[in-house]
Amino acid sequence: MPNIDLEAIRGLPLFAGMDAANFAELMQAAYLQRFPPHVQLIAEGDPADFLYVVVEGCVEMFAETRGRRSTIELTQPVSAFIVAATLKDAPYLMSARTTERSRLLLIPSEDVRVMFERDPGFAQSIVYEQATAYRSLVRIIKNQKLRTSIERLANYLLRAHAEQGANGALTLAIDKRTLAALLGMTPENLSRAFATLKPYGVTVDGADIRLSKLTDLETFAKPTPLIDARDA
Amino acid sequence: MPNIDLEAIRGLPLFAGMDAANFAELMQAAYLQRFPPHVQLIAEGDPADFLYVVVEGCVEMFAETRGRRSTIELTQPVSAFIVAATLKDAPYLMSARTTERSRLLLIPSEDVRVMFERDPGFAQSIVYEQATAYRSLVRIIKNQKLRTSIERLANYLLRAHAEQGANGALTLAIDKRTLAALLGMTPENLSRAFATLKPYGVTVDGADIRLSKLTDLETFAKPTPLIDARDA
DNA sequence: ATTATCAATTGATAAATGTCAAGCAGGCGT
DNA sequence: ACGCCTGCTTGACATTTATCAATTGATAAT
Repeated sequence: MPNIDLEAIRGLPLFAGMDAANFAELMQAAYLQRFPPHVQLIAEGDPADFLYVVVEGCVEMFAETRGRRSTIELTQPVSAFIVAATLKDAPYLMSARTTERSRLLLIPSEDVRVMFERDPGFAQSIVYEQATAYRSLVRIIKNQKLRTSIERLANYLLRAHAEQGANGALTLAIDKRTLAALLGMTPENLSRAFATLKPYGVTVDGADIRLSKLTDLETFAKPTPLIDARDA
Repeated sequence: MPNIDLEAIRGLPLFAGMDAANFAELMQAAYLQRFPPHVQLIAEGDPADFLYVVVEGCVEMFAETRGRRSTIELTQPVSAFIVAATLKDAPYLMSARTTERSRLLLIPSEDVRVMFERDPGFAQSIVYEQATAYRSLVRIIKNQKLRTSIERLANYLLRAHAEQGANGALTLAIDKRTLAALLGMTPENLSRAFATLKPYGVTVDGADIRLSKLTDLETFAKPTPLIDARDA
């Protein structure tokens, strides 16, 4: 495994508190693998054989029932997913697929659990990771249940805008279909939502978005750290 | 603090792996307190001063923005809530209030964090607790996004029915207002949802519900362990 | 250059859910 | 018993969101 990736993985909060020797041992058991776009990695209900780390690319966590489909979150580098199922040795509750070409680290769940029992520092790191992940889900629920689809879009745009330098423009990192799924609406509705935001200075040109009336948009979106911030 | 309660708390997964002396010390710092119904315990945004354990009664976790209000989950005995905020020393993301007369254990967050650093067994127990809590939220999201309100009600009834002995009848433990909030709909809609389920053998008399066509209801509700089961 | 393909948009319509207002019934105190 | 609150229900209507169908526009393949 290239050293530069090892460094990035080592830098994850999840592994921060881990003993160096244990970390090396855990990485011995792991695979770094490339995947093309739109490959399903895991299916809900499957036993949790691996813990995954997104090193590069993007992974969509989603769920399905009765033909309906819902995106729950996107996992971007560098972070782990399905930690909970791995630790509990329980079936995955979500499916996962790549949205683009991605490189993933696969660590056998068994090794993670062994190390978790052996290394108290690792256990502590996992606690922080899990606490962060939990809070992120709370935010997702609040975003979904307390806001209309248009408000969700507006707040998403403001967040992306801030992350990309807050210079009045932003570029969507994912295609609009995926964005619609992430925001919990249909692609048709996303188009209409963009149109609805036009009076608030939102202009769309493909993946490029301009926000020309930022204060108006903020007045409309009413972002709040209790939903839109990211935990440290 | 009465011994019987201490035993129940000690039996919580959260404290299972903890050293006995450490547990005793942590309990020294804790308060056991009674609260009347409908008392707001914490407000979202507040600093996480205490970890709470519901010993008796019921606590509703909810969130508000712009006058809208949404119940996220109900916490019933004996379990802890807002573990994540406590551990991260971060503001609560949810508000909490009692729905009935309740007895709660309050443990100062600072003591929890100190103990978490000191006692690896406690840290491990917290991991399991957090993993379970995380998976519970995933289920809540799936329930909310993949099902209509009527389906949510049908599955709720089936779950309550199973928990109460599966004898063709069940009694709602919470008033219909709270139930509506929990299922993510208005009280008016809940009434209509009950009416819609009549053809599937659901008869309502106040808080008493009879399910006379269980297989029909199951066919309609299509419960799945990936949403409706509870983690061990 | 032409066609095939697919994402994105638009329009028309339907379904799900929320809102407002009124009415009903049971429990409670007087 | 009486009135009165409170929670629940019902009806009429508005809003939000989804669905279906058709069209556009860009990109890639022939």
